[in-house]
Order: sequence, then structure tokens, then C-alpha cells
Amino acid sequence: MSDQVGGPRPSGDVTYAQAVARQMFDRIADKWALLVVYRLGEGRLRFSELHSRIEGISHKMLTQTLRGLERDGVLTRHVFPTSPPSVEYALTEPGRELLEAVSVICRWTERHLPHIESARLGFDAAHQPGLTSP
Amino acid sequence: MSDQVGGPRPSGDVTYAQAVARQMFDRIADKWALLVVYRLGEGRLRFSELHSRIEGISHKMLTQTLRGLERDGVLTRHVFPTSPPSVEYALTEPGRELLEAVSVICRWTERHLPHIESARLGFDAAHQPGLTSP
DNA sequence: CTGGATCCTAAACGATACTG
DNA sequence: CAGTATCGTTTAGGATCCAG
Repeated sequence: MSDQVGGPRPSGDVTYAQAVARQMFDRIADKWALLVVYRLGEGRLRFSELHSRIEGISHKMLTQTLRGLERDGVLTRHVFPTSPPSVEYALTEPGRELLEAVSVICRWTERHLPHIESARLGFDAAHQPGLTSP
Repeated sequence: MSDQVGGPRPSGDVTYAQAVARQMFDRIADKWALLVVYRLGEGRLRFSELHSRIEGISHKMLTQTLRGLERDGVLTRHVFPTSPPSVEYALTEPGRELLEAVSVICRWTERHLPHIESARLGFDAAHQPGLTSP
């Protein structure tokens, strides 16, 4: 567990709120976390279901991400004591609200894909003057 | 220059759009990028101004982040040919819209700080019963 | 089926020094 | 002041093995 643990915790300070906000920025700024939240928008999913739906995520990363999100109360973990143990994850109410925020990002991306593309082309062309095209 | 460059680019595919979206997730999932966009919400800022306002960011990271955001057309870079060269960065129109999305995340964080705190306390207590200090 | 622990490599990052 | 390049360190993350 190399996760950042709160450590010393001053009382309700502005500085403290800022620090926590910074920590949350760290958590939000995690593409896997964003994708997990996004996928769980469809409803509760098992570990393996998440693993198969999120292309490219490793076993370890998924576990790690889920642990972090659970710790922050974004999702809940429900263990079914079946013979092959199965675990279901679901968004909490705050998690669902976070999903809305993530959706805003997604919509922004979709809306501006053409702009981004052309911007990248222009930028690359301007910064690689003598590069021939492959 | 170890930044991720587009690389091979298939034609206008659904898969391609998905890939670009994934790339954007990568960019969005960058706390420094988020903070830069957030700061530029106040208006155009110089390099040194950004550097002093974003606590903890290194010279290199700020440059790198600004380059990436400029490449994606999120912000513009304006160089003033003064004797000590000064450069101003400002959000583009898509950048301002991205700021709105980022603000949604921020508001979510503020609104759920108490929930997050208590969730973390509960989680840590449940997962570190008799742990003094690592 | 989950998930924890371990090893080990590739990548990110900070510090530093150097241009315009 | 703003930016690039190089270097050395740290760390994140993938592969693998083991346990409940």
C-alpha cells in the first residue's frame, strides 16, 4: 500500500480543505478511476466484469483503483459468500454524482474531438518542420 | 521529448474516435493539467505567474503540461518579443468549456468533503485495526 | 473468482546546466 | 524570463505466484 494516508489532520481549516481537495484532484486525475466510475454508471458489476470491460487495465491496477475509490466512499464493495467468491461493486450516491461530473468531461471530449485533432495536426506540423510523412 | 506523440493514425473510424477519447482521458487525468486550466480561469497568465500559483509544480512539469495543453488546443501561447521575453497563456474557447467541466469536479469535491473524510476514516479503521505506524 | 505480496523493468519526475 | 536537454533517482505498474 503506497497510497497516501492522511497523516496529521488539523481542524476544519481552509488549508486543510485545500489539501484534501488536492488529494481528490490526485484521485480524480486517474484515468482508470474515471473509467471505473464510468462503467459502474451502467449498474453494479463484478470484478471480472469490470476487468473485461475496461480494455487495457491490469489485474493489479483494477484492484488498486477499486480500493482507492472504496476508501473515498465513491463505491461500495459487496462480497457474496458463494463457493467461488464473487464481489459486486456499485456506485454510492456521491459516486453517482461524480459520474455526472465525469460525463461532463466525456461530453466535452466528444464535442471537441475535431478541434483537438486539427489542433494536434497544426501543432505537430509547426513543431516538426522537416519531417516527412510515413 | 518523451511525450506521447500520436503515432499511426487510421482513417475516421469509430475505433479511432475511441482511441482519441482514450488519449483525452489520459490528458484530463493529469492533476497538473487540471490545475493549469483551473488557474487560467482567472484570465491570461505568464509562465512565472502560473509557476508561483501552482504549488509544488516543477519548472519541467509546467513546461511539459503547457506544451500538451497547447497541442490539444486547450490554451494559446502568446510570446511578447520584449527584452526579457515574456509569454502569456490563455484558455481558448474549448479550454473555457473544459474549465466548466473541471469546475464541476471541484464543486463535487467541495460538496462531498465530509463524506470522503468519514469514508476514509472508516475504511482505514477497518483495514488497520491495530497498526501503530509503518 | 478475488485479491494480496513480491520482483523487476520502463517510465516519470526533479535537479541542474545551458541557450535566446 | 522562458524553454530545452541531459542525467540520476524514484516510482509506478505489469507479470507472476500464492491464498481464501
